[in-house]
Amino acid sequence: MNAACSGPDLRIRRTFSLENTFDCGQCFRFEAGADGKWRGVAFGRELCLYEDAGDLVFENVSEEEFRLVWADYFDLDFDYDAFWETACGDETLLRIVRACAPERENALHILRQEPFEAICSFLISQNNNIPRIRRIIRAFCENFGARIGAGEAFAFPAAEKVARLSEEDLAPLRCGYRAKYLIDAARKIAGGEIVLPEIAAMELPRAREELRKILGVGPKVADCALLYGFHRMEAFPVDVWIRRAMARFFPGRDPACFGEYAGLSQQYLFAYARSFAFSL
DNA sequence: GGCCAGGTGCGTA
DNA sequence: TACGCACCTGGC
Repeated sequence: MNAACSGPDLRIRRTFSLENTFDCGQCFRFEAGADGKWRGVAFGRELCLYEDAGDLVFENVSEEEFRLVWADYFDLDFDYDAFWETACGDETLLRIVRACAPERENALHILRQEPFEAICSFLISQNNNIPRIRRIIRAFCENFGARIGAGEAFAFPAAEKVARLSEEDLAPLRCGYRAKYLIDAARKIAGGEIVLPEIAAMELPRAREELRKILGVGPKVADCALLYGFHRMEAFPVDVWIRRAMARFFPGRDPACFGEYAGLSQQYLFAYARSFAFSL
């Protein structure tokens, strides 16, 4: 992807780490180039950004675009310091967080992604590996998403568009049995059977139940969608890595022990578990 | 060739 | 309710 990296840049003080945020498995559409800059697409907009000493530089982004789109996407208004205080109450959790983020400006942020994109991304993620998940999502966008400007970047496909497709139409994605899951999700959302804004306002158990009406959405995908697509910090997706890490570092303890920041704790735990996979 | 990869649906007891 | 197993595909 060649983001148009010209024009005015926007610079803010860095309060989180791009690598920790993009590489902890919550997002599949941003990648770092050889130049160390991260490029990707969200909300139908292409973005190129990078860390520069203590700053974060958004290339070719106006203050208005930053305020309307990116400040929200990168969750800049959430009180991450409060999580830090909570983590300090648990020696093991604090050790895990510090291994990933020794200083607060290396914090991992939970992105506020579009709900439909989050649902589809984690439907695709099941029984799959990250390079292939990225490849399938890229093909999904290139085949059925709107082209952004005159470039080579594509928005995530709209549910209304996907709802009109058949499993055969999705064959180029090579996503196997997951194709029918994507179509089922799109049809239930576009048809009004599942109303995303209502899910955002529901109690967590009810929201989970609602998402699980979609074929292929089980406990793991439902919690991923809630955490990454609805910013429900108390959601706690349990996959094989987390299961292993919980058994090893928090034996006999329940995800509920992480309280209102369970999802954020899970992200650090995931990052830690993967970087120390050899010892699990 | 068989197994695995950030799970889930379905059939069986 | 609680298992076991198949599932598309690609990489090793």
